[in-house]
Amino acid sequence: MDRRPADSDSAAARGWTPEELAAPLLAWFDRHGRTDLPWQRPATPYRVWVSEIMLQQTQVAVVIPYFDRFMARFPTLAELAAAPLDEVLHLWSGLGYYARARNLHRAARWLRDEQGSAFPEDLDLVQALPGVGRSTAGAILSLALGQRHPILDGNVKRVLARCFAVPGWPGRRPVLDRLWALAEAGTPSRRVAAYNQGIMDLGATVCTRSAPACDLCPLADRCRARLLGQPTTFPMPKPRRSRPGRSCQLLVIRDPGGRILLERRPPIGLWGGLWSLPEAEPGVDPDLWCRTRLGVGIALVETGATRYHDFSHFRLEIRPLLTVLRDEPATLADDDRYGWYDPLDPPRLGLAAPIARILADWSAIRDPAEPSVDNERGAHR
DNA sequence: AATTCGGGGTG
DNA sequence: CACCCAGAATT
Repeated sequence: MDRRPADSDSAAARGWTPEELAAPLLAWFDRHGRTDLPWQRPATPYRVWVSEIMLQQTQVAVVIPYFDRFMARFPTLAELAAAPLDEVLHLWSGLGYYARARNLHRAARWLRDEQGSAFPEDLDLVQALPGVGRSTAGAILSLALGQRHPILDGNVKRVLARCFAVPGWPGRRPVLDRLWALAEAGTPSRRVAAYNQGIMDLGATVCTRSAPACDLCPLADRCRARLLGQPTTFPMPKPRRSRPGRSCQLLVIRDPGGRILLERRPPIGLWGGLWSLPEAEPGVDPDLWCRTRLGVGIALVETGATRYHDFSHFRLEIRPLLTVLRDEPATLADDDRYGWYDPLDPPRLGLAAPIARILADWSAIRDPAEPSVDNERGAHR
């Protein structure tokens, strides 16, 4: 009666083998793939490297303006290596995962000192760079030099997990190993750059997390997740957990000139290497804390509106305290750790997003002795 | 093997 | 608001 051709049914039932993905993916890429991304013109190892680091856990649309500013300032590996870390972090401010910027800078200096600023072309050497794992190393060498290496970013994981109906959460080792095996088997020996870019583009534009456009997908007719009728149930999401809360007091300490005291955070950990405001544990008296830690006395002017900043694993409650120096002159010996932020001449350094917001809000008040009437400024954004 | 980074986009 | 995004380092 109304039966479809037998070979079509059996092909669908058989699904894809990994080796069969390349042909339809490459044909799709030639028509719909992205070829005008900033790091694709030209796709040198240095530029692809920087882009891949920026793109780790960060969406393409967010990265593009950061990448353009970064390349305008650091067009070559040598110029990146010669720059001070603070300036690299400055161009990274707002992008998050600041360890990426510190690793990038450290790797640039290592490449300058040990490799004459020549980017390595061996997978193991690239993967040995700080901040570069297996997927990023494969992406650099395949996209820039056409070497045959698989990649496994979030897009590729999603496409493969759906295509082959891989059960489980990719954060678990057996699941991840299976996805890597599929990625390896699917990577062709010819046109590797187009294949890797194509499977990422497919995941980004067609095989999306929610509401995938299966009717536009070149793999849809034999996609196991789709044949099961549940394309969005793959890959399995991360098991969720409740987020604990933390609290801190951030001190906005102003000198008579209206400058605000900054403190550099330790190089590792939260907001590592970025400049922040002096932080006192909740409940600690700010004046006593300053006398003990900084050797200066302060006077509280007013309490700012409580702010909240969400991280993936906890929520931070920030209580800003606007204070002024009680004594002068302020002799802060350790000027490597402390610095003054002049709102009229902002220094170029790395600031975490909530810190930048607080500085922007409180900088607007010119005279600390006469705070603005609306002391709730910036509380609602 | 499980946790830890961060800010923004999105439904 | 909750989840996710061109992952890697750390413990």
